[in-house]
Amino acid sequence: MPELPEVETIRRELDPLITGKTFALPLLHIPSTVEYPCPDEFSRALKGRTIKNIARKGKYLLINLDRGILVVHLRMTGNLIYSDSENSRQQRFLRVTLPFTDGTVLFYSDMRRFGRLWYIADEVELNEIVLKRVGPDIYNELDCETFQQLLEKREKSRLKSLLLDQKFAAGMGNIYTDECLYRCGFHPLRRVSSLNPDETRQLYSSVRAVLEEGIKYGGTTFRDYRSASGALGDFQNKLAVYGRKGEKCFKCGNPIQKTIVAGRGTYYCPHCQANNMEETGGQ
DNA sequence: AGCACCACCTGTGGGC
DNA sequence: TGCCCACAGGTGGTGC
Repeated sequence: MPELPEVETIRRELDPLITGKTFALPLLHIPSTVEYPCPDEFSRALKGRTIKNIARKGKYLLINLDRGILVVHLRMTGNLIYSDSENSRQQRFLRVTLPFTDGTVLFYSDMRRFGRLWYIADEVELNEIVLKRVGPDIYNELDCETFQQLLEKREKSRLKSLLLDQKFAAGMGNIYTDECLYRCGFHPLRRVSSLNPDETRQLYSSVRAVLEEGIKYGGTTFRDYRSASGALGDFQNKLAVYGRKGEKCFKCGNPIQKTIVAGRGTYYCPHCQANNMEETGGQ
């Protein structure tokens, strides 16, 4: 589910709500939600820890504590909901309850159970255990020049695969990638090697623009996503291609097409994103 | 390096 | 109406 704008929306809402609070003993309704360390150790370590602030890297939420870091990845259908009551009755698919000592609580719900929690000791463990295969945050840690340098190492990649690759840069997911490529008018199958310097700058600014707008509208709620207060996102009403198969392109009026690229459903306008088609073939 | 495919899970919507 | 299948916002592993 959540891509960078959704996780950032949760981070911004959650930070003022829970900074300074202290965790009581967690309830692991589905213990396998905890990736590291083992469930018992996780609960023991978290109890009594006080929240300093909340950061984010790519789609990972990093809850910095007075000792250690609580890491959350929501994968497809995870939700992190803050409530000032311990009543969990309206929480569907509740996997972990994280109560605070003041009676308020953070609920982790997740229909498909793909999401994971970690408790790790420090920055070193963070990078060795959790963020092993995660590149720089595409929104906060990449200027245009560095972006262009990284592209040089990925000449053979197709644009869609590249943007989805969290090791290249972290944060883009399926929705925002399709929206980004539509904005700059590049075909999802186009290869990095076919871009001239001006086009790589266009790609970079489209990435920034689409993420910024996603954040501005509080993320995209296709089905499951909710912010930390349970609110729906708004960006689903701004999408130009994602989920619009057969509907008219806002620029040219031709029908939006759906295909599979990098194993993911991919929406694009065959007219507006038809550039350099000769570069999309071959290996 | 890059890609195709499977696995992990559960629910929903469309087609028949 | 009801059943079955494809598909869903993500990532990790394997094997070519």
